[in-house]
Amino acid sequence: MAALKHSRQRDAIKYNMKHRKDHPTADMVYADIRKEFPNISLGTVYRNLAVLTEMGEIRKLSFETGGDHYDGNPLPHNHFVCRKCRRVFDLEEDPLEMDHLDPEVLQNFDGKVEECSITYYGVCGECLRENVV
Amino acid sequence: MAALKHSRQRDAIKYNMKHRKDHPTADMVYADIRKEFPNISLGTVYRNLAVLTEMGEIRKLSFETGGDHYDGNPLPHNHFVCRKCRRVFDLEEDPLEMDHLDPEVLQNFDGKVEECSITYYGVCGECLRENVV
DNA sequence: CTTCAAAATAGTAATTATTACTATATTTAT
DNA sequence: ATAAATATAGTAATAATTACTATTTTGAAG
Repeated sequence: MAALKHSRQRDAIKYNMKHRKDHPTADMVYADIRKEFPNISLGTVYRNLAVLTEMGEIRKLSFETGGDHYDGNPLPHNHFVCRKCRRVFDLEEDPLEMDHLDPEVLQNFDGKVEECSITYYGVCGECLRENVV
Repeated sequence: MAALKHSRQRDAIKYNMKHRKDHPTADMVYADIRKEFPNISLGTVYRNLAVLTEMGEIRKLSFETGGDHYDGNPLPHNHFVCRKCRRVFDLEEDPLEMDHLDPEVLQNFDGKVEECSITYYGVCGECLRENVV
């Protein structure tokens, strides 16, 4: 089953994801990686983001913002989504631990709950200041 | 600014959304509404789901499941996403109230936090039983 | 160090989800 | 009943993502 081989492209994508604090979409990563690999294809970026997600190295995030975002930190944690600029930020807050959740709710739920996270919505500081409306 | 006029199609879409407990995608609503309006167009469904969302009658939800989902309950509340069948369920749990959140975290955050919700991930009861793997 | 099969890539085409466009039909205030 | 505004069906276009394919890269074994 798919013995993974190295590739300079995948290494660069992983390095990029691990060394940035934002939550880029695939084409934001593409734009960055092109500086080093000018003719990398967007499909390669998508494929490797999927591979890295599958490996648990990064995490894929979806919000009501159009395309998917990727997060260099694969551990469950909480996010803030700006409804103006649509950027995603980490919130400096301890992630919700499963055992902090209401055990009665979880026990009553018909299914296996594996993890959870909080998403905050609002307007980020930059947009608050720029958009004086 | 766009004085809203009635339309049988929008009424039907709203009624459908208000009388179902699941969290359908646009084409699931489309499939339902076609029974009553056999040649309604998918664009009309999308447009009216957007209008109803804009009006605050329903809510749009996004997860790592492909297309967007819509929720007949516009109030913030928590969801469970099944990673097998990709369906979205309500969790019978009080929504997180903003004033229950760590005030220090919120005060340190540079931006205006307006609302939040918890998303749970796992496998729903039906998939647990069907998929004996 | 060569060989070679497996895996990865670039480039392109295809698919899916969603939005935009347009001519016609519906709605509603007058 | 009329007419302007809005909505619709049907279609075309766009955006995001995935699939396909011929070629290149990788890495294990000789």
